[in-house]
Amino acid sequence: MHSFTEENYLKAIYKLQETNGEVVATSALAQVMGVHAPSVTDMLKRMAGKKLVTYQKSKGVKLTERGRQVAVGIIRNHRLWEVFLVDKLDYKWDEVHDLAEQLEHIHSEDLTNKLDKFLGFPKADPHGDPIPDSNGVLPKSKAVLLSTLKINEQGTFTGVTDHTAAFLNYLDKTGFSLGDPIKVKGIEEYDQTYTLQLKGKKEVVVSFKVANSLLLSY
Amino acid sequence: MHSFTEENYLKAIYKLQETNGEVVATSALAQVMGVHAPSVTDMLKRMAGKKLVTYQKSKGVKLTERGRQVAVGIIRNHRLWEVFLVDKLDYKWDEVHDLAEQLEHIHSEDLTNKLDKFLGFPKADPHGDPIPDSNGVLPKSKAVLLSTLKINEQGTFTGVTDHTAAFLNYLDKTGFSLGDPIKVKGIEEYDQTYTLQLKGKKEVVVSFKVANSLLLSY
DNA sequence: TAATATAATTAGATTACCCTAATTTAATTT
DNA sequence: AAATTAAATTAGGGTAATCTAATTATATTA
Repeated sequence: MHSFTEENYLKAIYKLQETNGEVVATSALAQVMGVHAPSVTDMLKRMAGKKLVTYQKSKGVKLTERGRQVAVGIIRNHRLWEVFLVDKLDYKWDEVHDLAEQLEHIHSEDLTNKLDKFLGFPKADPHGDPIPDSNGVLPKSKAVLLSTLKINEQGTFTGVTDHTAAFLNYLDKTGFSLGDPIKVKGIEEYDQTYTLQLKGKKEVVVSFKVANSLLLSY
Repeated sequence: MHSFTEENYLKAIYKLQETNGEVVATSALAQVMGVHAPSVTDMLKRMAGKKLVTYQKSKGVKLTERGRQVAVGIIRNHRLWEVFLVDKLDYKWDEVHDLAEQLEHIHSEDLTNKLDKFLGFPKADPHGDPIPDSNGVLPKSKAVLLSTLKINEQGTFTGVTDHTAAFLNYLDKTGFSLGDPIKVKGIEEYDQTYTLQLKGKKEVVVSFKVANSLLLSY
């Protein structure tokens, strides 16, 4: 089995590859892992030895297929446990991240699959992030940032790109709820604030920062 | 927080104190932890430094009150997760131990308490072992070994002292089920085999080894 | 009680993961 | 292209948890 640390590196590399392109830099990894660069160099050598990543001196890292499988497996665990915490234990969506960070490292495919079944094979976690299936296939999301919509366009609120408790709290407070319809009623040229119509005709004004962190589907 | 290793030492010391008396020997601990004696000596020094145990060179270990609290907390986690696995995920009682060994180390009192509530505040795990409450109080069991009963005495099967999958499987196969009544119909002088009447009048013959691993309550 | 056997400790190493300081490699600017 | 800046690596160390081999302390038995 792999250590928790290795698994966390794999997850971090996976996410950086998703958002920042194929090859991941030592410094970027150091930042998200909260360690210093030499620790990363060190770790990458060990992980390359185990064929979890391909690593070339000063040229960054990529996951191998095996590394990707492990990473996706952990993401699957993470998101399923988040669903468990929210659906079964009544946690709120802004409270579950740290607990899921622990639970994701429980090693048992069988447990993961039984949990999946118990939860009714959910497609997404409480933040709208898709849950990989047991073969490590993660459905490509067709959701789009609210900030790309034009006036009078609309969609269903299906996810966020900012997972901080602060942001999620703001959404709760302001009346955003996953699955609800959202319509763009106005965009202010000057400062790019968006006027949105939420479910029940409620209108709210949000900053570009917010509009750029909301995912809508059709 | 404490490391998993520390927590496992604490649990082991706690259990050895329960069964073998107040003071625990290095060698006993080495055996149950599956490590060699010098590793134990080493670890005990570190743990004594953290005030989790009191340790005197060549005189064995005892838990401090703090150490006991941590140990009981882990046992609480372990047993609650076992209930979860059996009641909610349909695991069998002989399959849950290793998974619970992982889950017990999830650090969150809040999670433990929410899980407890979700499970309906169970009093015992799937093997009949009592679950400590949130204050670390573990109810003293009044159960008694079947091997201490005389002919025609009876009780309710409420626990086991052997938790191996092999034994639990044997019980399943033979028709023992937690909560059922058991009556002693005969005891063979020669080899100490017990003839038992199970629920539904079914009679079975078991060895002393088995009779000595079953707990009954009245 | 002296001799022996068992248990526990010390000494010295190893591995995983992390650090700081110094150096090298790569990228950017002049 | 040379000089400067930024990124990455090497060198050398530290801690937690383990090991083996050697030594000391305790317990048992003659």
